[in-house]
Amino acid sequence: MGRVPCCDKNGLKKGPWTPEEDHKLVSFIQLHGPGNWRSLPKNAGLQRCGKSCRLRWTNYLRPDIKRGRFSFEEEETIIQLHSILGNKWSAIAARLPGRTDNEIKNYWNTHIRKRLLRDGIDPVTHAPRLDLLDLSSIISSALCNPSTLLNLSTLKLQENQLFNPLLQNQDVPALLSQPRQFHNLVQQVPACTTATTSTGGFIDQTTQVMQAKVEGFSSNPTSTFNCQNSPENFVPSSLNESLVSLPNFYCNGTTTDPTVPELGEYSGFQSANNGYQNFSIDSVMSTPLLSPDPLNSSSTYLNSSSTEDERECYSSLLKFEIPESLDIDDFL
DNA sequence: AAACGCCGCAACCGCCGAGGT
DNA sequence: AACCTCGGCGGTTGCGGCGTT
Repeated sequence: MGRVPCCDKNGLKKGPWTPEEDHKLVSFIQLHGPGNWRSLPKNAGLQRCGKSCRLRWTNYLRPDIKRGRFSFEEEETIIQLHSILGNKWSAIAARLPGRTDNEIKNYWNTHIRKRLLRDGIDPVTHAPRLDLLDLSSIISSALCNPSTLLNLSTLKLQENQLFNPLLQNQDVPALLSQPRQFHNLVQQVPACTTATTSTGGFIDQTTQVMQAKVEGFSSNPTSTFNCQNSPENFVPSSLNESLVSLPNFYCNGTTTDPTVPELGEYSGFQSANNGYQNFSIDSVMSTPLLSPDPLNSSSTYLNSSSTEDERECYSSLLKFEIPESLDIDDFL
């Protein structure tokens, strides 16, 4: 037996609330308190469904709602909490007195998300967007040139070497307890760029691309790859299939804020001893054309100041390991 | 001044899970 | 176990305001 709808749609009003309706709802709740939303509209003389009444009350009429623009501190808090909680708007709202989950969600989607994208930060992972790490082109290049496949297989990523020493010395929960510091840290992350690759062969391309990424990572305390040596951790069964998308900034299992739930509650967190977060390749693959900063759309990845030694060093840092059992057809 | 498009926000929809009966 | 209510979520829509042409 199917579930009955929350209300009878027939004859019930929809759309914007009138002041009279608001008054009826507020008056009724002031007298009887909220609750039993199903019967409330009938008892209050409203031609609305209970769900609509509940939303109107919780999102607009509740007396403790703070209206108006979000302050800079509130915005920082939202970003910080979102990096911990993900899209758990109600949990975020619970830590922002006077703000509702719907309001925060709208504000996130219309302001913060755009701002983060503009700053070159993936609003899902809170990591710098690695738009330029065009893995699909790298892989397809390798597939078109089987002689390079062997070279690709020798590439490995040693994630902890990519870490900015800044973060290695950071107590992340302590960092998060200082929103401004956290924010400044995030702001240090350079925007990702688009690039053209040279025609000098796959390894040269890869080296350049990877080098640019390393340059980005070198100042990036927030993320790195987690390409561990198993196909399920790195190689998707389909290029369009996302890996685990981790929305969070850090991976420690606890925070200094007792109001913040244990991070282990959220599946996206890594264990504390990893000291790094997973990186969503999906976020990279899905936003290749959204590089927000035209200033960074330089035609090359190569840093003019980098030396051959540095390039060699970077190449050795970036190692992908593709298991022998990998079926190339999976990529096709 | 009118038309148009974009943007922000309130509100809705469909679904799900928790908890109570 | 089945059903029901409620609250929460992500995604989406509709509309008013505003800027541009």
